[in-house]
Amino acid sequence: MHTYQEIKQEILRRINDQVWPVGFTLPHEEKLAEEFNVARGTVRQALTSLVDAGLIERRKRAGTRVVNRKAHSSKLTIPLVRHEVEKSEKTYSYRLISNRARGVLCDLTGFSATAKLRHIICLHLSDGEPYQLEDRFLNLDTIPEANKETFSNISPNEWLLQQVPYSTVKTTLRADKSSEADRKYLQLRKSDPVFVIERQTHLNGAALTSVRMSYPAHSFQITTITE
Amino acid sequence: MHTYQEIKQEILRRINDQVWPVGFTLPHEEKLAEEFNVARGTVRQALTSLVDAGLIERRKRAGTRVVNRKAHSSKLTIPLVRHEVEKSEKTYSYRLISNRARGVLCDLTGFSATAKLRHIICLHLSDGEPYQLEDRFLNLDTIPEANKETFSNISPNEWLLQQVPYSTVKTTLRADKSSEADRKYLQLRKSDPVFVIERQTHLNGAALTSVRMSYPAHSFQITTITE
DNA sequence: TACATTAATATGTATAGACATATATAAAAA
DNA sequence: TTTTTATATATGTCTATACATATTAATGTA
Repeated sequence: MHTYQEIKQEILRRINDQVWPVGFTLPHEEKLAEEFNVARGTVRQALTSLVDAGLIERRKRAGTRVVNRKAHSSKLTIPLVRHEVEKSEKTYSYRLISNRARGVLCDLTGFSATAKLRHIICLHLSDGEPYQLEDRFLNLDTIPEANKETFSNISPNEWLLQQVPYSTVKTTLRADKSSEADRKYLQLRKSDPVFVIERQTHLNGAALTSVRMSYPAHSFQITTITE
Repeated sequence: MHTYQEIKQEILRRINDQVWPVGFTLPHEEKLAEEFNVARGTVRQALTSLVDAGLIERRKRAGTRVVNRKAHSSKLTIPLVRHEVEKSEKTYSYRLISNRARGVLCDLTGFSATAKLRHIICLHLSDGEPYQLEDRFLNLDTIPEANKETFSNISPNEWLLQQVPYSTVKTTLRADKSSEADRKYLQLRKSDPVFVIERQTHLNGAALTSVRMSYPAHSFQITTITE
């Protein structure tokens, strides 16, 4: 037993083999350091990464306990549409449908009542087939540069990631019946459902953008693997 | 400037305000330690947590650079159905629909060809309304205890979380048209779509269980917030 | 010129010790 | 008894130092 990685693996093994069952309080750091014959800091490095993984929890004076994993959690990554398409060796293309200035329509977007907006609808295609419909509002108060961009060659999604930093993101995943626009641009029948990702992005409390991205259900899914 | 938390916040600010734009190589640890007047270890603690957050990346000799966030990523947590229901102050109930021994049906479940399985279908309800349909296979080679459990009072989902440790989880999220079983048990019309979560769980390489959980699209969504 | 070798450098890992902080438990006071 | 106060303890943070390791950049060689 030497490196913190090996110590981490050994602790993981003991949890998985239920040598240390759920609720069990582990020996404290000094004790573990002694057992593995390393410094306290090395044990801490192993334990800290197990906290991040959600396998144990620690409280001062109370010690370290094996957690009852009441929920599965994993890292969800939603890649840029273009990369998604190119990864499956298809040809990506993009089409702007509309780009209009707007006042605030309603309260659903999370913008203030006075905000000036730009409303953009566009389509992402894979080998010429409709792949994702993007319906986006941009807050011109926080992103005035957006007024100079036509978005005829670059999608607002990609433009934003290049130009605008963000601090917080709220993402919602849903299944839904297809809207009229979905059916028109994604070439769906009324019975075809869509997978919808909605996202609201802020920078230091100020709303930047709100977007609804819809995919034909039959050609889209999200997979995550947690180890 | 003192604690690693404060240092982390300051670095975050510089990235958000584009003082350190995407692609920028940060001063190295010693330099930062000098600037903030702390030890190198303290700077490292701040930087390490920013790596975990996906904002910077580091390579030996090459240094630390601000990452171009090509994708949004966030922590996705799928809670236990019962907790989900109880959180919205509804009454949770559970109904077993079927529980049968089975050989392997087909290759879609990720089990070996020789595995002996138990196939369980059950329904989770919220205030008496169908909420989630659970369709699960349990591998009796790895979870023999499952044969002794009737699952008439506890759902396999909850039983597993209590009894069986796991090491890797593969989760897939999809939108789908409702199947015949979905419509029957979730009381849906043919036009109503479902949100589907599929999950395969392993322990040290051995398959434990494979499950399809379907929700009426109109009453389910997943939201994550990343800061 | 192209390729292999070597050196320099920033991050990664480990050690040892000091002090801070939260909190469970025991002791004292009401 | 209940409540308050004190104390012990395990984790959390910080410092300072040494050496390991990956990788870029410089150097030497065919």
